[in-house]
Amino acid sequence: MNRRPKIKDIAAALGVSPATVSRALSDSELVTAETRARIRETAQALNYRPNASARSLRTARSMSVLMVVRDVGNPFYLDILKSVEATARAAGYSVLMGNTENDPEREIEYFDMLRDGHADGMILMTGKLPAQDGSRHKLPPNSPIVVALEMIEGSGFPHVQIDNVAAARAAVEHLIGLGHRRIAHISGPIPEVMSVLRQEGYRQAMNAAGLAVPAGYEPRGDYLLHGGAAACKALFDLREPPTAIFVANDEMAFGAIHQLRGMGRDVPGDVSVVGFDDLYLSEAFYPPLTTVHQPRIDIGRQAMTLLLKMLSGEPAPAEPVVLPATLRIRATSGRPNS
Amino acid sequence: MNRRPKIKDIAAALGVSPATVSRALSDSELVTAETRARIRETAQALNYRPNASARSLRTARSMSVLMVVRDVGNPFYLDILKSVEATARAAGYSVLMGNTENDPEREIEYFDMLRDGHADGMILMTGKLPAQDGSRHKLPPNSPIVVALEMIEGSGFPHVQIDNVAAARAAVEHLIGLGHRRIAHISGPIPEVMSVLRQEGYRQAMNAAGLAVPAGYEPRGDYLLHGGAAACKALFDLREPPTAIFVANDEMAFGAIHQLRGMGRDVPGDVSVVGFDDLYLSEAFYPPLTTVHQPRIDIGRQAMTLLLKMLSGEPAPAEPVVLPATLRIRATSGRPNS
DNA sequence: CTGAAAGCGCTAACAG
DNA sequence: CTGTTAGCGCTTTCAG
Repeated sequence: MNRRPKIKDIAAALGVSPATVSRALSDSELVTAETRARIRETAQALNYRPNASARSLRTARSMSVLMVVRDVGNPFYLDILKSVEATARAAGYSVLMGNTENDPEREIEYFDMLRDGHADGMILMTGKLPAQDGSRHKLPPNSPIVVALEMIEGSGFPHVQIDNVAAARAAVEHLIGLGHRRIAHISGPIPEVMSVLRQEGYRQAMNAAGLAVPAGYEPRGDYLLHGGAAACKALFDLREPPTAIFVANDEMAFGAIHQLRGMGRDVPGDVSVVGFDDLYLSEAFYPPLTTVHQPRIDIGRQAMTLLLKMLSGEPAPAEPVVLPATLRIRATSGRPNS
Repeated sequence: MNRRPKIKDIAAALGVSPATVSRALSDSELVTAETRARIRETAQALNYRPNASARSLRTARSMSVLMVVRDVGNPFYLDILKSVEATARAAGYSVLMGNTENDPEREIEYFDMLRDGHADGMILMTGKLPAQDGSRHKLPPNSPIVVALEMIEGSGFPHVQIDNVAAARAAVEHLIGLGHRRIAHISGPIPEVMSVLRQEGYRQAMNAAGLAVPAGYEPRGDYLLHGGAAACKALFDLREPPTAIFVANDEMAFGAIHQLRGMGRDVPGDVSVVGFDDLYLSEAFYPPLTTVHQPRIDIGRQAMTLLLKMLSGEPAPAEPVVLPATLRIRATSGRPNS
């Protein structure tokens, strides 16, 4: 015989029942330590592995979770993925990758994977729920979903996040503290919650310091390299360009610095730049980027830990888990030279 | 009733047999277009989704593939993951993430997921097979596994890769062409195949140009930022430091450039640096990094395409698929100044 | 402590 | 074209 062995084969080989084998393999106390050992041995000898689908069907759990992001290609998610995977693995779960690219179709597909038992739970980092058109695609009430990074207001799902407003405010306060008064903000795609929050932090800091936000000082970006460069260019086409820029993420900050260099402006000599995220390589960048550090490892771990709790029946916390984000002052921010 | 509807429910609601429903939902020609439509409708109305485990058990396919890497945290894999996911999705497959961190235990676990039907196939990018100790963990002969990026000689699995030797040689020839004669190489962890190949390319180019490789000119790195910096430092502790360095990957190249800057050496004024990989951000780096571009999107797509073919029963190609890697000359390489 | 039997939800022969 | 039947491999009552 050359097919994959099943429980029955082990049972037959030992003259016991399949039930006993099943119990022995899941370390049930109901089986003599001795028979358990014997069963283990032959299972090993036969190179046995329990069939995953059969087990899933029977137990109604897939032992997989789904991690859904807007763009798997974004390096921002790396550490989160890593810690989610590690935490999941430690609990016996596998991680399925979901990539929506803002496509509503796909968003629905990933939610469907939850309903059809492909995955037992989901960590959602896209900042949105699929359109709940009538009864279709309706999720069962207590779905094991954790929202991380982004937030979905009124969704009722537990959240793991940072305080974007406070972090942005701290970044701008740092620039103000250095003596800057003409501070611009390159934002994310504005209707999106996260972009709005970071902009809000910028405005709060400016307001609190009695500084004006001149027209054109809040160009909108797209969180991408090129968008940062373009927004930066727009700023320096203004009659009164800023002496400092708070950029809504590191990638755009890189683009902006690139652009400044191209225009012959020194960073931080002529213009200070502060980013947001503290990407891998932001420190190795030249000059090392001053930015807001997001505790990605923690975010991933906490989100997965929360999900695991929900999967084991614990109630989800009503309050969002808010992790500290801290400003990392490096070399792209300095005093204004005028 | 409030439980998830099953095929039986739809069948009952319409007074047809479960078999017909199953057929209709998989668009079988064996069902009248009309009944098919009716079935579709009620399925939708009932918000029906087929149970994934039941289907998997019956069809003996999980519709998932496993992508296994050494370190999910490495940005190098991003584009590959992205294109693997896209290609898989288009064919109806989901992607499970595997992260070994060079842990033999984990390597085995991921292989086991193949055997237990958790995944139907695997894209392996770790450069090694788990130890085949006797009969245990032995894979069935024609396992649907594609090796990408790295190579596992004699494994018999199809490969998707670049020509590391030729690419490295081209990088070094570029430096030679610029007039450099004292060219060093910061290698990867040397017993590993990929590191050896890139070193081999370096040596071939040096040899062909009649250039010596002085003692200490091939410090070993670890593919990490810090390792690149350390190796670079070692080079400049030599009596005759190089005027150019070919570094086995971009991350170490960043580290090396960082180190050079710290030692007050200009890149490329004093020292030229060429990397390998063309990471996301290598172009945005300052100065933009001259490096070997790896066609990651293609690698991912081709690997997944190959895997899909194997999964549908086509024979695997005996010859490795070799994709072109091209040198991207940017701003970290220039003529020597002496 | 162990065995017999049922059934998770689906698909695929096989008959009609 | 449709229905009946069996069974994928496992776990879990329920009896003993």
